[in-house]
Amino acid sequence: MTEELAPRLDPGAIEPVRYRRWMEGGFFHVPASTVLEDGREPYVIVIPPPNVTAALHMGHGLNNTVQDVLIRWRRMQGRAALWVPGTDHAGIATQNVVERLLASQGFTREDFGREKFVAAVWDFVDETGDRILGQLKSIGASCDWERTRFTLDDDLAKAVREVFVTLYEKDLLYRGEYIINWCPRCLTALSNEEAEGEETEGSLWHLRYPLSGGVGEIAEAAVEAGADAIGQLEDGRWYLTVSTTRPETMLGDMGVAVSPDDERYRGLVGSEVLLPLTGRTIPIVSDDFVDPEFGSGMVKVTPAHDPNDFDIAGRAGLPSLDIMTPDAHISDAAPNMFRGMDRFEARKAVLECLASEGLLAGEEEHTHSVPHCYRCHTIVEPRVSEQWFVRMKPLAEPALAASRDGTITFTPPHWQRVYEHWMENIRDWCISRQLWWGHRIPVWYCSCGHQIVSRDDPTKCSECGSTELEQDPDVLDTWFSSQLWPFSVFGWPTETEDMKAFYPGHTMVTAPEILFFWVARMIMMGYEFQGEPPFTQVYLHGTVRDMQGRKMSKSLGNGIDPLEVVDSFGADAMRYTIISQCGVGSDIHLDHENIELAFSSGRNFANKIWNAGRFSLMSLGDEPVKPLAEVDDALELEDRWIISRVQKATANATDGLERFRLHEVAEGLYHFFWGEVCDWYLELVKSRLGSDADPVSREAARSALLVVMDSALRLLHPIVPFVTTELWARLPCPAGHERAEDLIVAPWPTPNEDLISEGSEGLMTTLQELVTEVRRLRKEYGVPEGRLIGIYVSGATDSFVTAVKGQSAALEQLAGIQGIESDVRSGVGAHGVLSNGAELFMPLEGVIDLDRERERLNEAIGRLDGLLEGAKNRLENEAFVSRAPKEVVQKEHDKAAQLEEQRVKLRIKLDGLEATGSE
RNA sequence: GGUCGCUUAGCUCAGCUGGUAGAGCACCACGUUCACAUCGUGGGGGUCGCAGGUUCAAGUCCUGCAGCGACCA
Repeated sequence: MTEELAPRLDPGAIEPVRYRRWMEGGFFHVPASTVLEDGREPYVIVIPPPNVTAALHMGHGLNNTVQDVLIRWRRMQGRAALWVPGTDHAGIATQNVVERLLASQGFTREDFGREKFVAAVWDFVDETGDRILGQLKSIGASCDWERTRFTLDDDLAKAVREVFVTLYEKDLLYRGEYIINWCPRCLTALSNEEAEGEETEGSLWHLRYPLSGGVGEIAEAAVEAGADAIGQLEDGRWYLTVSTTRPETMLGDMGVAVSPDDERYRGLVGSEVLLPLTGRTIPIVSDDFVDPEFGSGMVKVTPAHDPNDFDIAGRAGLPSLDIMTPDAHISDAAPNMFRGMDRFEARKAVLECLASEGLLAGEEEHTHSVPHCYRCHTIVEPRVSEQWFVRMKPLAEPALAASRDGTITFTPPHWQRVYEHWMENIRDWCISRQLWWGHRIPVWYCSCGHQIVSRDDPTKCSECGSTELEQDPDVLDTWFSSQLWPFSVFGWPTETEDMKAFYPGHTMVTAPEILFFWVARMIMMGYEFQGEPPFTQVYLHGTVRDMQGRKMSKSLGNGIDPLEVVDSFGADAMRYTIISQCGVGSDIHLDHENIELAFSSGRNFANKIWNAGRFSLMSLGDEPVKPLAEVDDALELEDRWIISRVQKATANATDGLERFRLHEVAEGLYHFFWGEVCDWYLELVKSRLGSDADPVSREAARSALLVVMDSALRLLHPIVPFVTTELWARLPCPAGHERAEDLIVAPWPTPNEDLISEGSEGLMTTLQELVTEVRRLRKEYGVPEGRLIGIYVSGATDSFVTAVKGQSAALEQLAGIQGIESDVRSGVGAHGVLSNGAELFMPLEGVIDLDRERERLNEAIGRLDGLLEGAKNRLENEAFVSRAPKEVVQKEHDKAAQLEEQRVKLRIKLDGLEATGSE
């Protein structure tokens, strides 16, 4: 305890050691028996599993610091606080990474074949998969590492199978041919959520399709009815106009649709159009989907390449024609001259051909949303394809109700509406992916045509007995397995003790980006398979951005490496900095060009804690410290004040944590610790802690100081765990008290109403005001820092004057005051009136500038006048007096009286000065 | 196009249920008496986007406008 502590906090020297001790102490591990046998109330968070290929970035830093703060706080509250860590196999992303690796060696996955390729991915994942979890340790994440899971673990694969088969059996999962989002680079289907729309400045082209012969009269009638999209080509043929942003798809057009309500085109329905460039003839149909107001009111129908057209074709009985290959080149289904062209080449070629035939009516700028693959950013091609889908509507019902009835809450609350809107408009989910890395779809096809959906791999066909079975080659969307994470990590579908103890969990901490991908689906699966939601609090934090507001990213090079921050300034510094900016609903801005500046508040604060702790430890020394109750009689004003403040800081911190107002917690504790404990309390008790101080007062001060530091370190621990633990471990324990093994499991403080002392707080506030006023006056008149001066305090309550006199030693240190008299004194000097009415006089002969002093007092009176006028105006306003609540009016009266008193006293002082005249 | 959010000190943002504005950083001045210069003390700096309205009272509630952003189509 007496060992020397370095005057500067050295995080590198303490953090890894502390983390190792927590691990060795088993503080992170929560066995099911803690809940089931010991009866501890659980608190469970499952980590949003980072991608196995990921390395820690600031987004993870934020996400996991938040979770750790919550977990550490609940653990200290005595809950069985379990934080389950793990990683996600991230199908497309991981496969892409490994494919790129192979490509650099000149191979494709086809060169390897499925089995060898998957083995290669496993090798890669075995090597790098846990890297990010290891990195989380360096920021202090107190996960139960014994429970680390991976979404492809055998146990979790069992859960996936169980869910797939059950959903199939309940007819909530089906296979069918529909339009899906296809990534031509990843060569797989994507869900709607995985195709990210991006505003793009493109073109809208208007194409002319000649009408078949014999419709001249109808066409003419249409033109007369106002159909300006109908016209005559130079050769006399009639044409209609359709518009498109993707002209190449016209090669797959199977019809043209108009609204059934559109009078202009009514006559044309049923007639035919000669589809240019293809020699095909396609019909004109009517469909409600078509908006007569939009464009020409005529829509080309490409069933194989557009979701709306697919639906129209279904209703109109049009066949579909897929004119593209999987890698988005024009297929053999299209005319010869376009075959093999890339879709964008084909776009140009089609336009050129149409133009040369006089069939291109024009092009206009058109900003529209173009879907991109969320993994590789290639433009997604809507394409008809046979895939597996989950029927979402029935699953969404309980998940929607849970939000509406408040079972599940969102922070910030506006996400509730976003969630509900998505749930209300939910569409079926395409879950099959044409990848090799992932959970293989548990469906087998027999040559007899039978399809087997099974929990166990079948050996023969249940229909014909054949052993010639082929498993579906596709794997499942990664999110299909991550949506089971809140229970698959506990061993479900096996009935485990863990399931009994830890499901349902409590809080989900994540980013809004994956609200639909993941959070919503976890909730649906929770209801469907457990009858209960996986958590009831959804806390969505912001995004980490640079100073220009850009999202941090590798490609922009504006990222900050959390490990670098930890190495340079410590995890505590990073954690505090992040949490103190973590306002509900707001993003976090960090300067990547000046990391030292960006994290200075955290670094400085951690160092401040360190030094306050260092001072306290030195002051407390090795002698035993008495419990507070034993020294009660000897407690001084500052002791009672700070202990009262501790109660309020405790209440505020707890309340803030409960409401996820983390930045308020961080900033509140910062203020409490730095602005009250360090700036005032430590300064005030200093004089009582020395070896020459009065022994009784010293004992009381030591007891109070210990209580303050002990509470403060506990309160600060969730945010800055390392420095607090390091200090707390050295803090003595009051005689007769039981000591927790480590701060990490020390009980979270609870406010004690009996220790709140409004009287002490009021006195202290005025004492602080006195000190500040004296300091200000000293600066104002340039009194040298070291020069001690006497002051006269009068005209206030006796208790205040007594309190001031009782603080003589502290006041000497704080404001260079030596000698406090309670006489009324005036003359050459500086004057002040405190808000409680106490008059202050500082004789400053030889230093004071009387003109300046008069000016200063005039300014002060002017300020008071302004405030008084406001107050008086309000009090003279009958409407205010009669309609405002009584307390408000009374408060205004008190304020006015107080201001008036101060003003009168200052006026008298000023008049005195006027009488003195110039020097 | 629809929905939602934001606009407060040079910068990043607090200000939750209305009672005349706060923090951190930055800036200026002074200061190394031993917890801390990653510090201390003092100081300057805002007609709370604009225009209306409700109210005794509006940064705080309502409407419109402008700018920015997010999500969904």
